[in-house]
Amino acid sequence: MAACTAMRKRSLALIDCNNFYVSAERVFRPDLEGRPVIVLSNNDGAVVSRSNEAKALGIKMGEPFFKVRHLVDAHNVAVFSSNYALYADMSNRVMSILAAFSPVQEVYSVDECWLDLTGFDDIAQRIRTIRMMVGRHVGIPVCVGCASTKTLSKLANHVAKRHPRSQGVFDYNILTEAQKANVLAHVPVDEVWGIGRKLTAALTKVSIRTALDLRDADIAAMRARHGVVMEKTIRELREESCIELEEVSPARQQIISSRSFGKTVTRLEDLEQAVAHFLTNAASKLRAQESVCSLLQVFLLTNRFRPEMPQYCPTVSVPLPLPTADTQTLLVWATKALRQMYKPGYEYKKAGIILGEIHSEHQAVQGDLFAEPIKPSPLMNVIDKINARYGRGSVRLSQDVAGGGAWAMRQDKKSPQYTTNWFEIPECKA
DNA sequence: TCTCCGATTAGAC
DNA sequence: CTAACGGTCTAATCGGAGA
Repeated sequence: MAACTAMRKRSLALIDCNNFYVSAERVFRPDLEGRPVIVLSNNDGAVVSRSNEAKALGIKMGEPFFKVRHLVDAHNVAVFSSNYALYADMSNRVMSILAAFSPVQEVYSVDECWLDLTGFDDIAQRIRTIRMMVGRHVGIPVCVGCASTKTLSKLANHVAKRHPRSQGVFDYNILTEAQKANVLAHVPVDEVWGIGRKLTAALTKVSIRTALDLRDADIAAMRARHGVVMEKTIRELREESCIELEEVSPARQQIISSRSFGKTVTRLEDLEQAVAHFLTNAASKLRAQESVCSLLQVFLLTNRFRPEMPQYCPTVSVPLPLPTADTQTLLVWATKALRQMYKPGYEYKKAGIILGEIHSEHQAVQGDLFAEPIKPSPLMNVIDKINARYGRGSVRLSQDVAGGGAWAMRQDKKSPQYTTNWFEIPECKA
């Protein structure tokens, strides 16, 4: 009970964009309505978003593109590379419209957010209006699920998506006990938030197949076997609130920047450029959250999908003498680490860096009460300001080569950045 | 035996 | 033509090292 605070019943609405990346592309390509559409991951490697028509063709989430190529060709599927600038901008538009419907909002991911609607007396109307307003002003279809806990509002959203009769909205709170049981009995346990592949397999073994089975399982036994997350999930299915809204996203404890290369890389020089690029991204994120880090890790990977090739996946950890967020300082260490682990003769497929032991720049160095707070470097300050004003990458360190050089990722099918770059709008091309 | 810490696992999107 | 399989993030848990 300590973990869970009993509260008066709340109304939490989970708003989730339907097939978000595909829907964002369709906003600018209305001709694709009704046609199967998919969006690919970095390097055009795997399918990460599918229209309903594409799902109906049997194209699965996360499948490598080359494995669905035959379906794409046979059914005239429209294919896009990921266009993150576009999706981020569309996401901001959706979130700011949603913010008008409640003073309490948690933006959970690029395509989902919670609104606390507790206390509003017109919930049924309100969630229909939310759906309509986002559709009208941004053109992205969303579904709304409402319930008293996060886990149940996720589930309610699933019901709203799945059942055409619901017209895209579903309020679990207004159901009778019998109706709730009926709804839960029709939701497979793997659709419950927090239940992934491994837990589904374990639960199936003990005949827990639906959300209702899970809700009514023995808490003590389930906690003993599967841990506290499982306990919270079960309690949340019972309408005991265990997972609170987080209106302000906590500072990252770790910042990773890494990427698979478009083609394998062997030269140290190219790896150095890639690492400089990753470090630039990561350090600017670190400064944006007003933090410094005391640990830097650099890693290299060969292609694990080619076991017949020689494999080499080294990592070097560098504990930093002073916490910092300065790109140049970090780059000196990263380059040193890279040279230390680099071996010629391997086909490297991926590299990356991790910034760890992150703390606020406003706090003195741990263990040294008299240390000065870490001042952000004036040069970094200027670079961040210019890049904020004129766009990411406007000013770069010389090591961070424009366009990505030898290791650039494949993105053959990217749509224009309609909303953030005039020069990519077809009518504005020179 | 206990505690700490890094590595691994599982999940989300 | 071939070969082709994503990127971050957190929390919990595991297992070895050292006290």
